[in-house]
Amino acid sequence: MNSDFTLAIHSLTLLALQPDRMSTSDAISESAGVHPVRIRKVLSLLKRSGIIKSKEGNGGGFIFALDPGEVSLWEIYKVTSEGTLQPKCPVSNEKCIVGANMHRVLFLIFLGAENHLGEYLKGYTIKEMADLIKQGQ
Amino acid sequence: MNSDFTLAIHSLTLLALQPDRMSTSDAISESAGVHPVRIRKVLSLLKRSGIIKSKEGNGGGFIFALDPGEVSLWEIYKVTSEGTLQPKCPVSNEKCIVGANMHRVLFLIFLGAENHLGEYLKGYTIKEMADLIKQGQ
DNA sequence: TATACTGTAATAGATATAATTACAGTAGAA
DNA sequence: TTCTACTGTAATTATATCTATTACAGTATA
Repeated sequence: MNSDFTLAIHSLTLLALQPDRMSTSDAISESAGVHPVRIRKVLSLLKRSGIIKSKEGNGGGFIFALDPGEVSLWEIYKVTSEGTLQPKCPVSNEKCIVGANMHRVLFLIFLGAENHLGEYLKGYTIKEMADLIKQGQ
Repeated sequence: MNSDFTLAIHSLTLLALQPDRMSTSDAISESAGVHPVRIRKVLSLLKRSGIIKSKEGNGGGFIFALDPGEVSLWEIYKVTSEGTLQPKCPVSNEKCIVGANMHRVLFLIFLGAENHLGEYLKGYTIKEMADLIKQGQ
C-alpha cells in the first residue's frame, strides 16, 4: 500500500490534536520522520480536496478545514492512493487465452477489492485515530 | 499489492486449464511475460503449501494437486503476499505522542483491513478465474 | 549418457520511492 | 520596507525494492 496514505493519516491526526493553531511542514515532518517537502506534497492533495487549509508566510502552516469526526480513512485513501491496490501486471502474451484476458479479469477483481476495502476504511475517522493515539499514552 | 499474487493467479489459472498434463515454467513464463526463474520461485511457494505438485527432469513441470474449485484467491494471497498490505512506515519520533503510537495503531487497522479483504477474496476460486477467462474469448 | 526439466543462490539491471536542492511566492513582524 | 518564516513546486540525486539474468546442482526420462 502507498505510504502517502499513512503519511496523510499521521499528518491529519497531528492536526486534529492541534485544532487551534497551524502546524508547519517542519513540525509534522519531525513527528513523522520524513522530509518536510514530502509533507507539503501530500498535504497539498488534502488541501485540494478541502480537508485542510494552509497559509503561506510567517506564522503559516496547515490546519483542519473540516470536523475530524467527519473525515474517514476511505476519503483519505481516495485522495492519496486510489488505484494503488491494482497490481501492475507485465505485458502478457496476447496469443495465449490466459495472457490475453487475465489483465481485464484481474482489473475488475481488484476494483471490487478496493471498494470492499472502502467499506472497512469508512469505519475509521481521524477523530477516532486521534482518540486511539491518546489511549496509547 | 505484491505482483507475486497476480503471477500466482495467472499460473494457477493456466494449470487449471491444463488439468491433464504438466506445464513447464518456460511455457507459463511465455504466457505471463516474466522470466521462468520467477515462475519457479512463485510456484515453489504454492507447492510448499500443497496447492500444486511439481516434477523435475525430462517431461516434468507443474500440475494442480487440488481441485481448482477448492482454491480461493484468499489462500493464494496468504501464501504469496500475506502482510504486504501493511505499509512500511518510516521510523517516527518517539518523543511525539503521534509518532510514538501511530505505528501500532496503523498496524492493527491494516491487520483488520487484510482480514476484511480476505472475505472478498474468498469469493473467487481458481475455477471461477478459469471460467471468466474462457468467457472472455 | 544426452536431454529437458526443477530448485535455488548470487548478481546485475531496472524501476519506483524518497530525500535533497533550489527557488519563486506570500505574509507577518521588526 | 525589509527581514524572517512559511508554502508550493520542479528538478535532481540517492536509495530501496523489484525483476531479470546467469550459473549450476539435482532429477527424471528416453
